[in-house]
Amino acid sequence: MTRPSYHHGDLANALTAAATQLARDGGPDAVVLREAARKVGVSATAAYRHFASHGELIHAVKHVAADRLAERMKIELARTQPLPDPGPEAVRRLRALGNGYLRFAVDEPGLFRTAFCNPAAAQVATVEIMSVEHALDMALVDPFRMLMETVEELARTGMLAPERRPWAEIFAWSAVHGLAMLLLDGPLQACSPDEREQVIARVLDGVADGLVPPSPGPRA
Amino acid sequence: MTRPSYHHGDLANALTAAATQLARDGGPDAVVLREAARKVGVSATAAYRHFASHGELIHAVKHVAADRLAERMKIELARTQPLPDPGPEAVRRLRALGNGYLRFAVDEPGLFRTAFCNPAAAQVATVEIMSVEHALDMALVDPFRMLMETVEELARTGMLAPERRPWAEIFAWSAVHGLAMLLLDGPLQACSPDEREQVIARVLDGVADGLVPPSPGPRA
DNA sequence: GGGAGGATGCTAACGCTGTCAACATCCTGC
DNA sequence: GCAGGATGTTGACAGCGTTAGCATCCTCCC
Repeated sequence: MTRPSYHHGDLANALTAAATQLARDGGPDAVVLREAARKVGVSATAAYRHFASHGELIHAVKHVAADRLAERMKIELARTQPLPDPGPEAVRRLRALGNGYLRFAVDEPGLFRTAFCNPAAAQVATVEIMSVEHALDMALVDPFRMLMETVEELARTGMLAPERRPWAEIFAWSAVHGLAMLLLDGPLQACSPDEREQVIARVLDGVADGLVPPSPGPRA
Repeated sequence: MTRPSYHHGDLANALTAAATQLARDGGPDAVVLREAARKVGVSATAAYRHFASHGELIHAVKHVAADRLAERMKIELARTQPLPDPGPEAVRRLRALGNGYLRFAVDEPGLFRTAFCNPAAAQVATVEIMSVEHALDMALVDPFRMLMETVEELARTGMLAPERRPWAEIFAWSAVHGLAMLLLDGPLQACSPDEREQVIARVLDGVADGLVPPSPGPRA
């Protein structure tokens, strides 16, 4: 990676890309500024012309990771046929989003972990009280919006009863995110692929049942 | 913290305690071996007589954190009155466990994060395929056992239908653990205490509904 | 066209970390 | 009472994030 001129021309992006690769391979802790600079063929301090700190570099990677997560969710959304009835269609979409989320976590554990890491935990001294919307860190705004819209649709079609509406997105997100964590860093690390499929299906069932009361009789 | 004799006498425990305090204040990343040694009043390398590596020190803290989590869950279990009927009693217990789990996460974020961190992510080169039981890392075995027993009880009393039994613990754990993560590192960081109570209650409701189909009619 | 000056890169250095090797001290069992 | 293992110390190394000061290049304005 030798560059012809003294100036790189696109260092910020190149560093972000290199750092993203590091995150892919080893999660957020593997994102080391000097290594990224080395990969790009530039001195470590050159990075400081484009990122104020190590934390900012990680934050850039976090953005990339969150975008890829959103892409994966979109792909899963399009992978199965829409249903004619809006109610079941909303349920299908919710499942698809959860599926995409979990597939991304399993396929790209390093990026997934980075998307949810807390860069500069003690750096930003005084965390201002802000709305949940703003606290979303912007990076994860796309995946969250997709979830919001689907839950909203679920409520609009009547599948999600009004008394269950409050915090319904958070419940769904919690279950799916928690499973991802347990699969990646927790007690489910050593699951066989087969077991993984089962537990993913079970949790998505549980989410659906927690939002849409199951009809009487045995489930499909 | 001056000690009378050349030998400390209980360095391993002292280091673990100091490291635990660091974890309390700043999470797993704040557990730095040299700082723990400094606090105890001992040279950094003395730690290596008791811990093979930084990772092992963190692992010790992880154990402590997991134990405190289990304690908190037990406390919450005893905080409300048992119900006469075994079915509702099992449901009460499940809720209490989730509540304790989440309170601990909120009250001791540093320890909670440490309990679920992945020390020496790349250290243990070849992760042998092992049972879920063994993958549990032992540290978290107590909280998991409590959950298992309660879900088992739920099944025994018939509250949890047989077709919903498989992976039911994991579903419950996922939802609660995911919420903890979202509250600590995720988009719910900036929740007001009031909102936090609401969302905790909602997720516990969702877990219950995902396991025990709600009876028809409006919920309490 | 040719400087002025900002943008971008470099080297050197600081303090911090985990870790190792070699040495010092203490305690315990024969 | 002493040999040897257990435990603690000093010194050093490489790697990290970060800063200061210097070098190079590009752009824009006269």
